[in-house]
Amino acid sequence: MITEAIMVIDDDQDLRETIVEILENYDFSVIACATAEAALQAMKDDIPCIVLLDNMMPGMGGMALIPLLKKDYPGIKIIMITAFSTVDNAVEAMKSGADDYLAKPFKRDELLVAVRRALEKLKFSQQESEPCMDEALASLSNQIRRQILTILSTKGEMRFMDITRMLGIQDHTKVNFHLKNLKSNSLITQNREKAYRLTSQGKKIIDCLQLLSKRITP
Amino acid sequence: MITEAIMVIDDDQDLRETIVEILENYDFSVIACATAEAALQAMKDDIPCIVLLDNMMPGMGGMALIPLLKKDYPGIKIIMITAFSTVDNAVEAMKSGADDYLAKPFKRDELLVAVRRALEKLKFSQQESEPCMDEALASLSNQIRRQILTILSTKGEMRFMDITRMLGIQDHTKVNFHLKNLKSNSLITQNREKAYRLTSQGKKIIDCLQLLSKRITP
DNA sequence: TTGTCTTGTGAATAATTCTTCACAGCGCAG
DNA sequence: CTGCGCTGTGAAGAATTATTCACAAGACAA
Repeated sequence: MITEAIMVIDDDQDLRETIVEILENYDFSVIACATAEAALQAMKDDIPCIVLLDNMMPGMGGMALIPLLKKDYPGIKIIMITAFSTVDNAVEAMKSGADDYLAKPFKRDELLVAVRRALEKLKFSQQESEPCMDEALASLSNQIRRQILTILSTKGEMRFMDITRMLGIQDHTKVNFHLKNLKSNSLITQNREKAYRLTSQGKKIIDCLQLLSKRITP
Repeated sequence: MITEAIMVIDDDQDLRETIVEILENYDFSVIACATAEAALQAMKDDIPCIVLLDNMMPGMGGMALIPLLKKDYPGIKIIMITAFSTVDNAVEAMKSGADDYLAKPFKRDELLVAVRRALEKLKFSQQESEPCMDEALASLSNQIRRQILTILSTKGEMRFMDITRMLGIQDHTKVNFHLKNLKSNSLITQNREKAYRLTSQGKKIIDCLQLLSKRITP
């Protein structure tokens, strides 16, 4: 389950607890883990949105954890905590997917700035969580499919070959390919007699499309 | 210049004039030509939306004219007029791009039905004449580009590497590819200091996109 | 001057999308 | 029963789009 929690992964108990305390004082929900292994285990239940991650840890280090996290939880923003003497490691962590880093020792404000920056990035990454939008917009980028939606919007219902003929396309299998796309994206459906019609989602889409067309047509 | 005229191409003067008379009685604007060659010449000035075309004509016949018309004027709807004994030619004409056919001798109503059918198809083909829409929707089908539009909508202006970092993308050339697409489709522009911002068109697009997102998100 | 960062460029490569092909099964009319 | 039209299927091939790579030029600081 994806949560809004911030996960702190650091074997240094003092530092870990300090970070937890600061973040909780600012009303962030915090999960604390002493090892990378414990963190991976905890993520099976609750997936944080931000991970604060120390580089030097026994067992699996922070550097090794980053690719695992990015692979399994691509939405997580990762802030690497690094000692001043290992800044080159921080650069390398950035290259392998960390989103930001904090050099020890850091001030409370630096921590809060980094967290807020990560939250800001998360805000724009929310677009990634809209499979409906992705599919709808991918469907709409094709002209034949837009024409089909328009036809069905006007006519209400229509059968396969009628649509094909109205589109003026000779190769019916081409139309079938596009109808299948629209159907699998739930923009159109068929009744018992196989006539195609718009779904309610399809209707919303074509409405917005026509509104958009009016707005941007010179 | 694209017009709303119907062009009649037939070497048979009686038939040609009959068709012209019928169509003009129904308030259609008609251009009459006796040969394919004359028709091609006339189209340099006024491009009709529908062509009624006889198959058997001296010089270039109807069958040879179809591919030329479809290539140079893809939006034109072509109705092939064919004698009853050459229906197989009509089928072949359909295969090479004619949109409909009329078998001689035809009644006035048959002619009108065919013309209205072609006008109906034209109505749905109007979508083909919206390059702005095509490009905008193609741009929107890509997630990175949508994220860029959202970022600029919120922030107003932003420079290249700031956008790249906010997107959390390491490879700046990838972002450059997408920025170029948005720029060439006039959704974004740059000021003198190279900061990117939305065009007015881009603003309209992102508004509609957010409206659409609200409507179809479950 | 060198090194680094910013902001690109164009081409090769990879991935995705679209079109075409060859076929299939069903229903209906002759 | 055969032939034709309708409505598909899946895979191969073609086209388009996206990503990566190698590089470039300019600006700025040390």
